[in-house]
Amino acid sequence: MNVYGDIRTLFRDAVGHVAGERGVSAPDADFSVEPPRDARHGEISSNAALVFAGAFGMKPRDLADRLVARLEASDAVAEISVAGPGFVNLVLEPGRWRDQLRHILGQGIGYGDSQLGAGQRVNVEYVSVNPTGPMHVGHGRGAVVGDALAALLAKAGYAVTREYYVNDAGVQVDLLARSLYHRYREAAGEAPGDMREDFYPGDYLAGTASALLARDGTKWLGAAEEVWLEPVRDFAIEAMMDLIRDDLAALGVAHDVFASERELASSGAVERTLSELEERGLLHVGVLDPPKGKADEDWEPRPQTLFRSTAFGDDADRAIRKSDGSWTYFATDMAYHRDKFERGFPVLIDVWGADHKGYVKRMEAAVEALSAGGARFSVLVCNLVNLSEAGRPVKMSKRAGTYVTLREVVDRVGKDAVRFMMLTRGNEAALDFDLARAVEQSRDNPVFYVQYAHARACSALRNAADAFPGEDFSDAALGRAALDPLDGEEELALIRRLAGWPRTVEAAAEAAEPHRIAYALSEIAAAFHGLWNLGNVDEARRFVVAGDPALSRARLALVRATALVIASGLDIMGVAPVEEMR
RNA sequence: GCGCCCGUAGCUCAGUGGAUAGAGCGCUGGCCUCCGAAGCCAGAGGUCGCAGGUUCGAAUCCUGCCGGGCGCGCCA
Repeated sequence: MNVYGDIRTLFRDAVGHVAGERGVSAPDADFSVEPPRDARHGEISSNAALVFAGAFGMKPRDLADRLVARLEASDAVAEISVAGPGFVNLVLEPGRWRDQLRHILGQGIGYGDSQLGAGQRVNVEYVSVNPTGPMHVGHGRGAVVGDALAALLAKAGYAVTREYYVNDAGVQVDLLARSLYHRYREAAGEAPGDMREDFYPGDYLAGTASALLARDGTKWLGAAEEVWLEPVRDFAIEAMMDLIRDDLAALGVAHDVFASERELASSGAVERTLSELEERGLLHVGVLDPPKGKADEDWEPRPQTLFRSTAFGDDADRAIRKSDGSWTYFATDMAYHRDKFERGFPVLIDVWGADHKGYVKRMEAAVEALSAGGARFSVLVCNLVNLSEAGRPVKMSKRAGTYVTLREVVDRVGKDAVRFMMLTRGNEAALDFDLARAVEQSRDNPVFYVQYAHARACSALRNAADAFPGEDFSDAALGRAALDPLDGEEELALIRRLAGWPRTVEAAAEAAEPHRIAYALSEIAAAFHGLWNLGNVDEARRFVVAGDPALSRARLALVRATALVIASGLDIMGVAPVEEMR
């Protein structure tokens, strides 16, 4: 039960009917059924006649006239006309819109759930931060975008798995282990001197070092690196993953699967992947061109084994083995993506930070090759987050100690504000995040503005309980209310917005753009605040009208439906709907 | 040099091929003798970077320029 979906069905039937008359089959083309920008063009407009006229050998306006002839018989349609080059514009019976409120009240938060995905399995991989330290704010954006996208796709009917790829192999974690060992010696009372330039300098390792000392005592002191490297590394990785999982928990992010690079590598998956590519002639030995546009005094041509990613649209072939014989990150990542595909995910989505943008093409090429075109793979690249405080940029420097971690920001403004702010831009756009703005209680702050609308709605319902003791204002009771009193243009405008919620969810899911949910909620909140304010000007237009329970009930049905849609959207965003502002 | 992203109101930005391009901020002017103003309403403000092309129709798709950001051998 979805107004736009129902009208679309009417159009499809009408198009099919005309096609039958003309002895042609209607092409499976997409056409619009949507609110026009300009309200003078009615409540719903369709370009169906413009889309199908060509295939039917008709003029668009003639086809539009035929569609109108079919559609005007429907009970739902109050007015219908042809306009411009062949748009069909219509106005529905107000009751058709109002009935949508009953549907919303019946569905609750589940309103807007869709079967678009038809249960197809989707793997969303996000965060995947190296286990070498706490998360920073940029990581937080990827975490929120990935988490909201996963929730959005789930609402749209996909079977979503949320996955984290743990880079627990390779030189980074060896470096982490050596950094920790340095701290460990310090903790044990030795004076190891300054840290090496490439070590991880953060203080967080001091606590981990103490924990290591508490567990193992001084047994690693004076030992050769071959002896301590592995146990210290394992300890470090575990500690860092605990740290990261804590950061994620504070943000309200939880993954279903933590995939280990080390386990993958030791399973032989990399070798299997590469030998498959070898058999298919997709590996070759070659010499890459030197990198352009940057200082390259160290560059020397070297023949190496390359993956033929240019055959799948990449700009250059890519190395798969380092000079020391170990795999490149790309090689293990190919194996990992093949593994995801083989675990039964035809749709793979990765959420990456801006610093990995240059790797998109080669990964697309790799998945294309490894799935034989069977996987739908896409990468959402999250642009930078510019932190500021009341308009002043917060300079971040690890050296100067002004580095701001994600955890600090979450503790400062709360997870809801962080999550909402992170979704106020498309993922590809750079995002300005002002710490003061995020907690400001004003129209400027979208988090507040949407939360406030929900709280106001809850407040009206509380007021109703006071004004009409003993009356039943449950969702079920409101769903049975006579809704005819909802006849103001502002009321109907809000109802139309609520009726558009399922469309919004589907469109956002198809585009993989969770930020659209934030925008939609802001618009719904604005319509609601406007309606609320009419009650300031004219008491007769308040939601709760003393002495008129029937009118109040009808209006509260709209109020409650609005709150449910906002809550439904906030649920996708992972933001709690508050019942009162404190 | 190549690749990706961005270019829309003074500022920050929405806008999956539709009709006269929107919102917030800022500016101007209005709405409560609080108990529904943490808000609302109205107004001014645009060559959608430029030039071609495709289309019945382009901010949206294609090509070429201009400007800005990010990235570019074995790092992850």
